[in-house]
Amino acid sequence: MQIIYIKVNPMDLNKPEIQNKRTSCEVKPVFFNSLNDEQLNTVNTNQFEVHFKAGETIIKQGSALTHIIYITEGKAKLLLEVSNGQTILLKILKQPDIIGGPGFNTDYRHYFSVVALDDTKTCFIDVNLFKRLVLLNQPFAMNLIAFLNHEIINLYDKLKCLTHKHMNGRLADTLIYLSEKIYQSPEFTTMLSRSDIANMSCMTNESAIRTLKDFKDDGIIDCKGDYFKILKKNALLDISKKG
Amino acid sequence: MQIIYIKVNPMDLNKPEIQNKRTSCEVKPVFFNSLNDEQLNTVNTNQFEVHFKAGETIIKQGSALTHIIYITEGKAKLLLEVSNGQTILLKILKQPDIIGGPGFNTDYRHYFSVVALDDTKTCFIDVNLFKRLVLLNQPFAMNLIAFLNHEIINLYDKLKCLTHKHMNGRLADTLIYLSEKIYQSPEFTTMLSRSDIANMSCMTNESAIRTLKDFKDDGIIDCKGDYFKILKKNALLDISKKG
DNA sequence: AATACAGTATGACATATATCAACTAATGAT
DNA sequence: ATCATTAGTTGATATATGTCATACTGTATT
Repeated sequence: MQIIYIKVNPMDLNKPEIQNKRTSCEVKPVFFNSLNDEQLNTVNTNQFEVHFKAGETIIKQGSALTHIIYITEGKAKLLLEVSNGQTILLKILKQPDIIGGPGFNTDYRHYFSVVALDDTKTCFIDVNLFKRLVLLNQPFAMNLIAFLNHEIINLYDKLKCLTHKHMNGRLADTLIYLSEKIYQSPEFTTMLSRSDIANMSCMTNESAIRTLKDFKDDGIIDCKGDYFKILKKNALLDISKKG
Repeated sequence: MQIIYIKVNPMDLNKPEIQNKRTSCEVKPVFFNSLNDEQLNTVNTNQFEVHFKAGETIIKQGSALTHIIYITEGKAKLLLEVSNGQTILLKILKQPDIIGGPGFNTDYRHYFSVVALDDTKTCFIDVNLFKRLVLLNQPFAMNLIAFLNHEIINLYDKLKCLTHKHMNGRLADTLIYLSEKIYQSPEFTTMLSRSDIANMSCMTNESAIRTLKDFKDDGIIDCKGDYFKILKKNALLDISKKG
C-alpha cells in the first residue's frame, strides 16, 4: 500500500480541504513535521496498516514493544492493569495520537494495554526505525521530549485528582475530559460502558452509576444509555474544583 | 570555583577510590557521560553551587524553570502541591539525582516543589545550556528520553499503588522504598516526619501513625521517633502485594 | 526550673465508598 | 418469539479511612 504524506500545519488539521486530502494512514503531522522528505519517505514505505474491531486488543501490557503505533481512525482506551485484576482507564486515544509507551529506549516492554472502542485503523512503525529518527533528527527528538513531559504533567494531574478528590470531583473530571478533549461537544454518544467510566474515575461500577444519577437528579447532566449531555458545565467545574 | 570532572563508569560510583576523587559539584556521570570533553567543560565552567539548609525550598511549584539542578550532597523531598492545600510526597532526591521537571521544553515552569531535608548541596546548570546539549549530542538526548520514560513508569506504579491499595499496602510500599532505594539498609534514621510519611502514602497523619503502630505490634517493624527498622521484610512485601 | 510549642499518639465518632444481593432492561442466540 | 446473557440499576450493609478532640512526648526558650 502506497502512503502519501502531506505536510500540514497542525492548526489546519480540522479544515475540510485538509481532511479530504488525507490518506487513512498518514503519520501524525505534529510529531513528524520535523522530518525531512527522505526520512518521511522511509517512514511511509516501512509502515503498515492494521485494522482492529471494537473490543480487540491493540497492545497488551507486558508484551514486547516492537512498533510505535499511530491511530488514524477510531478510538481506543489505554488501560493500566493493576496486579489485583483491576484496571485504571488512563485515557482515550484517537487520531492523531501516537502510542509509544515508556518502554521505548528502556526495556522495550509495554506498560499498558490498549483496547479498541470503535473499529480502529492504526499504522505500525518499526521501533528501530523510530529510534534511528530520534538519533538522526534533533528537532524530532525535541518533539519527543516535549511529548513525554506533557505525559508526565498529565500523570501529575491524574495523581492529584485520583488521590485527593472525592467521587463527585473525579466523575466531574471524567465528564469534562470526555466532553472537552474527546468529543469536543457538551453532548455526545459514547461507546464507553458504565464500568469504563468507573475505571476512568477510580471507583466501582455501582458508585459511578449512583453518582451519575445524582448529577442527573441535580440537573447538571442528562444521560441515558450511551447518550450524555452536560447541562450545567459551571456546576461540573465547581464540583471538580471542590474535589 | 573550579570544578574538576572525572569520567566514571556508573558501576564504579561507590568504589572508595572514586568517591575520594570526586569533587562536591561534579555533574551526574550516568547522565553526562555521553558528553565530550568540550561539552563537559562548558557545563563545568557555567554551573554554580548553591547550599540549602534543612527545610529550605529549592524549587517552588509554579515558578520558572531556569536551571537544571543536580544534587551533590544531602536529601530533598519532591512535593506535588494539590489545590486544596494538601501535598503528595512523590519521592526523595539524593546524590546523584538530577532535577529537571516536565516544564523542560514545554512551558518552562516547575510542576513540583522541592524542599531540603538535610543540609543539601546543589549544582545549578542553565536550562538553555542543557537544551543546547540535548540538541548537539544525540546519546545525551537518548539518555534524557530513557530517564523520562523511567519517570513515567514510576508514575504508573505510584498511580496503581495510591489508587488501588489500602493503607497497609501503601505504607508498606513507602517503608520498602525508604529502606531499599533511599537508605539502602533495613535500619535507618530519617529526617522525614510522620506527616511526610503520611503524604508519601496518601493518608492522614493519624492514619500513618496508627498503621505504623499496627506494624510494630505485629513485629513487622520497629520504630521510635526517627528510627526505623524493618524486622520482617517478607511480611511487608506480602502486605504490599495484597494491597 | 518553668514554660511554650511542635510533633506524636490515641480514642470516639462521622462518613465516603466498597461490597453484596436482588432486580430490571437491553441485547443476542436458538 | 423465547430464552439466555450481559449491562445497568437500586437498596441494604459493611468497612476503611478521615475528622475532631485530647493527651502525651521531647526539645527549645526565657
